[in-house]
Amino acid sequence: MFEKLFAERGLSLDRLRVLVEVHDAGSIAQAAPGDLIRQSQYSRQLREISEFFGCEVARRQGKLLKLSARGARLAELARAQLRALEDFRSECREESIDYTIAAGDSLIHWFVIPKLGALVSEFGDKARFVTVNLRTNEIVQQLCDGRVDFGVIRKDALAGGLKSASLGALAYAGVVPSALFGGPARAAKQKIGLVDVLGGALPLAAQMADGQFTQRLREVAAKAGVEMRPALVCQSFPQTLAAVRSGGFAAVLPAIALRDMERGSFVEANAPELGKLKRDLVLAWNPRTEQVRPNARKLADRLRTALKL
Amino acid sequence: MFEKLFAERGLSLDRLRVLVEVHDAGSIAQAAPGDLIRQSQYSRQLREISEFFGCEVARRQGKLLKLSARGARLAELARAQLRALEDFRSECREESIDYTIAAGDSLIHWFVIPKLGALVSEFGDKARFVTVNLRTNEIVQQLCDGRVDFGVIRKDALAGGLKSASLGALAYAGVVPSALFGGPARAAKQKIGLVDVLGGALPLAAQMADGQFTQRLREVAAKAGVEMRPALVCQSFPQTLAAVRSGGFAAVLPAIALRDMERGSFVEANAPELGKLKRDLVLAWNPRTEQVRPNARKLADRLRTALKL
DNA sequence: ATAATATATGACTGGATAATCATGTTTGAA
DNA sequence: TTCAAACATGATTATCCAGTCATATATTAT
Repeated sequence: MFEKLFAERGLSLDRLRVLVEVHDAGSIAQAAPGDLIRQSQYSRQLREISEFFGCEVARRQGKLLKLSARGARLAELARAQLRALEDFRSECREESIDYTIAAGDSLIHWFVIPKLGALVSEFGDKARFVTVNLRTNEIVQQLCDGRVDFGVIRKDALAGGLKSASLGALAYAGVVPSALFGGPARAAKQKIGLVDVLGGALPLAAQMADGQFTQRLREVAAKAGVEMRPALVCQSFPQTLAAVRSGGFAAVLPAIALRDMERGSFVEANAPELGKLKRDLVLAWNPRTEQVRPNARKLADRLRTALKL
Repeated sequence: MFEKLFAERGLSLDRLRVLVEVHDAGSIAQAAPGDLIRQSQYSRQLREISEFFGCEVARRQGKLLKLSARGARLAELARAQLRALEDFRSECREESIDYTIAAGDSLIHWFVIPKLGALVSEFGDKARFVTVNLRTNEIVQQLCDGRVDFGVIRKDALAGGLKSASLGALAYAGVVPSALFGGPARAAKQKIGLVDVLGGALPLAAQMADGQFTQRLREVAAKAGVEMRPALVCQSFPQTLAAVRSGGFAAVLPAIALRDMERGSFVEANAPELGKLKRDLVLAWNPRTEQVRPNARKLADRLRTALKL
């Protein structure tokens, strides 16, 4: 058995690993930045793999070496195999197995991490969780090729071939710090609307890293008859929250972020217009992960209930 | 990625291969019969694998070294991985991929091989078929651990975890050569029953390698009030058929075997009692095979229709 | 054209693993 | 107890593969 595979030399676990690394990085140079030695090694090993399999695993695209379709498929196969071996070893040594959960910054912050506590105790030493901040399209990409195990993404970003479970809708809220509004006393009495938050009367902090969100928020503002002119542009919602906490800025934040703020320190706007920003979230994973990694199916089950909004 | 896996030495594709070989053979000595050199090598490599994974992959059971439960699991994992790599290579080189179909001797003979012709043309150079004669319990075992891809077995022998598709029932028929009965003329006119075949008036050839079948046939004979006294004991139905063809023996054969005989050269008994011997057949395969081998799902689909009785 | 970046290759070294042989140990049976 | 079969291990060699460095080639931007 496997005579053909071993009759010829040219295959090794190291070389398969190199293929995976190059696939992830996108090219040799990115896989080993600044390291001429490893670059030459990678180049050679990819050629040796190509010779062994009898087909072009990679092709030059301009300056860069990109994996061919076949090469990418082999890389995914190799990744699954190496991961299965690594998992098996962890199991044998009773070490914990790392599962990777990818999501946008704010979801990781207010959504994933707070709810992971319960799971950690349930899986004990068997599983460990690694969170990674990625943009939606990167999450989908990395779920498909097996780099991450689970992702929390918008339902409309789901790609074919991924399994998913609905987690509910993510809502947004407009908030103004009590200090900025006239102190807790007034804040308790008076109601505010979206125009008070976005209208420009108060300094606004806005997360503008997510183009799609920013676009939608602008549309909502336009419909309300105001133009959004942020006094502070932030890279993420956690940063935006920090701005609000400082007392100096109003902002639109994910509703779940409000739990982090002291009651009475802010006023939430009565802004049904923000309903347009609502997005359905799903937990997504690659069905292959269930085949390759132990407990992945069970973990998916637990995650879908634990993360439900 | 995979730092843990490559930080330590001790893992190699060769060693995984050895694990698979030993798993299949059952022990080191059986894996390398008479070859002291390979035996010592296998022993060492199994130890190295154990060290790498940090758990006992094999344990001595009496004189022989048997894989532990973990070792067997790793062997199955390794087999699937090596096979996937081999298949990938075959695909790259546009070589055909071998699929193994296991069944009992007579099923291979009259059931699988005759119907495989149509499939061969459909899959062209992509797939090749390898048939293997095995006993039912071996088929189930080897389907489970991935040594064979497909099996044709009795429905009642199915093991958990295997997928299956019903192929219909295998019936048996009692036959007497015309020569033995009194020539074609008489054969055409007169009807015979089970007692004529089994009763002892005519020399009987009986397949007795399959204990379960023999037992049932004895019961049927007893119910008909006769005792079966074969004049010739055969190892398989194809052999039994040869006996009938010689003109010297009556026999009970699978109904499908009659196609191989010239019309008029024999008389088929009118023996509804043989209905008791009917057995439902299924095509069985391991769902993992669908994941690991390309086209396996499609092939299963084609096989289930092509093999249907 | 030229420089900068990325990849490819030749030549050599070092390290890991496989192959070999001799010999030692465990185990079941005579 | 003794023998034989099966496995284990120590020591050595051969092979393959990874690592290293120098240098060549390809590609893009200027």
